[in-house]
Amino acid sequence: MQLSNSSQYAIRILAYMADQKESKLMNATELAEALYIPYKFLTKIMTELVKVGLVVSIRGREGGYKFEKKTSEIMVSDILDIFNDSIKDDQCVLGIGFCNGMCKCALHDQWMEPKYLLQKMFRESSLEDIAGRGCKI
Amino acid sequence: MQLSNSSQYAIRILAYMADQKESKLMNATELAEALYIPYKFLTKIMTELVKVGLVVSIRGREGGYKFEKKTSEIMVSDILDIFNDSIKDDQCVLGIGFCNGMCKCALHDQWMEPKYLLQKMFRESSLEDIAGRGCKI
DNA sequence: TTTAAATTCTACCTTTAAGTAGTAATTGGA
DNA sequence: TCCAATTACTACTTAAAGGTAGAATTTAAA
Repeated sequence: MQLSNSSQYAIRILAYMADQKESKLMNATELAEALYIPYKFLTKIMTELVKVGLVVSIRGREGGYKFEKKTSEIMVSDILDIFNDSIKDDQCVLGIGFCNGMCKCALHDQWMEPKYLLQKMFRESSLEDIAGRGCKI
Repeated sequence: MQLSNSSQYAIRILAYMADQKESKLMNATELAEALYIPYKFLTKIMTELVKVGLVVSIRGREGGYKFEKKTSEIMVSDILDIFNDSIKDDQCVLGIGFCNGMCKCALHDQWMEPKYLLQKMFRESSLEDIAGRGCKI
């Protein structure tokens, strides 16, 4: 049970960018080298982040990426949404359609609290909150 | 972020078996029909459960599957272990190797509590605990 | 104006999860 | 003994995730 590579990479990329000087334009080559993410895969992910409006790209020489919004306004859950990796309110832990009080699976009751805390972590952690925390990038 | 199909299926199968009369031998056909799991995929999963010693199989006519241990002694985490789906103590939520207090990722602090509750749910829920709960099987 | 550095696009390849097919082996009952 | 019902084994196919290649496009600097 873990996040997809795309989600993990995207969070790491954006947390790293958030930890740099605000004005600085970051390009794909330095991001890939700093974070040990395959260059081509990284550019694919960056294009997604641009499409969805989290970052803007400047093309051409001296180009790169920078945030479109303030890092305090980008939540980890916004990133997970892009890759269909976030946890829905009625997501059944056993994969039997949708789960709620009326129509529940065998693990439903036990799942409620961990699910809530996962959602809370994803929804309440902004890039500002997590940037620069931790020694691993 | 969710469990693999194999894990979800295996939990549902075993919870369903645990909800039957103890003596009853269950065969693959009835399990597949009751749980809407593809027959061939189910038999593949059952063979894993037999190999790992959670259930025993009786081959031949009138054969089927039954538990090898008491349902109170089989934890959900035992099932997840088979499919490499359980959450390790030092599992990094961002996938950067191993994570602990000394060497942590940007989300490490926020991850601690949900991780603990997920592990607790999986490790402390036995088949006996979850059998017959919920209206969905 | 040319060039080099950058992103973007399209298409492909590789690996893993998910699922299927067919046959062999086993075994109780008629 | 034979048959039908059962699990087990081997191999294959399909779908999705993960990753790669190459060319097109854009743009600032020389």
